[in-house]
Formats: sequence, C-alpha cells, structure tokens
Amino acid sequence: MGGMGTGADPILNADEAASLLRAHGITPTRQRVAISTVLFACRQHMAASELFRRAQAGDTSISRSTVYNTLELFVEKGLLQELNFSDRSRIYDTNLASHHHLYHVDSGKIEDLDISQIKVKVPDEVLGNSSLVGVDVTLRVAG
Amino acid sequence: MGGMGTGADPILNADEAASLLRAHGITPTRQRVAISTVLFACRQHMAASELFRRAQAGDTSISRSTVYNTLELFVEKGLLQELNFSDRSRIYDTNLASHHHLYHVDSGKIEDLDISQIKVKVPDEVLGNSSLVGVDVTLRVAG
DNA sequence: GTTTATGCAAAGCATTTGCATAACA
DNA sequence: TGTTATGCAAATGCTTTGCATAAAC
Repeated sequence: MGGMGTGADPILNADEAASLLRAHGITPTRQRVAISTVLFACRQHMAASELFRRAQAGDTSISRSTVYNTLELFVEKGLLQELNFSDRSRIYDTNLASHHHLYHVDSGKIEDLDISQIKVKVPDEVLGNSSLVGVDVTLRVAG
Repeated sequence: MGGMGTGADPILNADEAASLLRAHGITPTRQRVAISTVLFACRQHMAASELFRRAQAGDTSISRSTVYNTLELFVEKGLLQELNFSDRSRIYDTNLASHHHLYHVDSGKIEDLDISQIKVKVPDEVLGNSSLVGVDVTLRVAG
C-alpha cells in the first residue's frame, strides 16, 4: 500500500473500538464493537456478506440485518467508505482517504493507491453543467 | 457522448445484425439476432436483466439462459464490453472503444467519455511486477 | 447423426424488508 | 415509557446451473 491511512492504528481492541465509535457519534453496542473489530482487524477491503460470515464465526453472534444496518451507519458517520466494484456485493474500505485502486484481474485482490500516485486531468468541457463529485480510477493489472 | 463509436451504424435491422454476427464468427440464430437488435437499437448501456425483460416484451420470446449465454458469447467474440458498475447486475456496453465514464449520481445514468478526454498518468512504480491491462476512470458528477 | 443452441425450472447468493423482541436512556 | 437497536424469517432481484428438447450443420 501507498503509505497513506488516516493515522488510526490498524488493529483495535474492544475498548478502542468503543472510543472510535463514540468519537463518530455512534452508540457502541456489543454488536457494533464486534463488527468494528472484525473490520479493522484485517485492514483490507471486505464484502458485507463476508463480514457477516466472519462475525457469525466469532464468539459474538450477530444477525444479518444488524450487519447491513451497521455498515450503512458506519458509512453515514464517516467510518467507512463504500466501493464500486462489480462483485454483486457491497464492498467496504476502512481507508477513508480519497484514493484509487489497483485491481488484480487474476486473483480479484484489490490494493489501494495513494491519490497522489495517479494524476488525472479532467477538462471542464466534459462536465457540462454538472459538478464533479469524485474521480474513481481503477488500474486493472495482471501477473 | 464524445463522438466516438466504431463506425457501425447505431441501429440494425435483422439482416444487418446477422451479418454483424457472422463477421464476428457467431452463428446468427433467431434469438441472437433478436438480442443484437435490442442491444444496438438503443445505443446505450444495458443490464443483462433489462435486456431479458425487453427481449421478452418483443415479438421474439427468449429464455433467461439464452440471454445470459448470448451476452457472454458476445463479449467473448468482441461484440460487447462488460462494465464494472456495482449495480449488482451485469452491464454491457455496445461501445467497443476503450473509453471512460461519466456517472450521474442522482439519476444513475452513465455517459461515455472519449479516451482522449481524460489524461491519466500512471507511474511505473505503482505497477510493480504486474502489467497494466486497462485503466478505468469514472467521473462521478451531480446536477 | 452429432454438435450446438435454446428453454425451463430450480437453486444460489447477496441484499432488503417487516415486524416482533430486546436494550437502553 | 419512548426511542433505538437487534433478530428472525421470508421476500426480492439477478445470476447460474442441470438437464431435456430443439435446431443447425
């Protein structure tokens, strides 16, 4: 990865997770803490469905609805970013910084690229009357 | 759209569709011709599921499997491009040229951008040992 | 007559929904 | 008590699969 990050440590224990949630205006319930832990334990991109599976496997049993509700809440509160890969699943990213992606077509792995690593030039003409909300770049690579 | 295209006319009749298919090494069955017609009739991005619905609505009845098989075949034979938008559906593009996308976040509409309209600079370092297969840029715009 | 394409119905998978229960302030 | 969170089970939507039939060469 490109040496980015938000300054937070990659791994959280339960107490740290609770603080993080509170800091974002989220009531730290047992389930939300568990989800945060799974999410930030392995700093990587994770599908909602996979998170549900992992959460169930752990000691804290959590329902599907709660997982989906919670992830949505986390995005709303700025704790996560939702990605746009066509996996027919919701993919979340603990990396909050604006960044691009390197997609390994063979393995399906996704890596982050620092925003500064890719230069994109968008002429005003292409936007017309619309305003630019964001630029997503995905480099597809093989091997 | 950005004045691109592959030189083909936007609208096909049945005979033209059959020729197009043959030119790509595809046996022009009744169903495949019908699918091509729907696909190229409205030159735009279309989801597999929507194509299925439109095809059924038309005079030629086509099964789900045939639609999905055919779209896969068309991609394989270079008649279509499959896109990576996270709509939880397969989206196909009749525009074969390498190009980028303008995504209207409000309406969900997708527009094509000519490859020349966006300049992207990818330093060699970010690729490591992998080789670049493609660059996908999506501009998210509002309003 | 063998290969290739199509159709049908069911299964699979991720997500969403409605409503009842539980936790919390 | 009233609000907020969770759980369960069923429904939804799109895609995939297996196998039988039909069409093409």
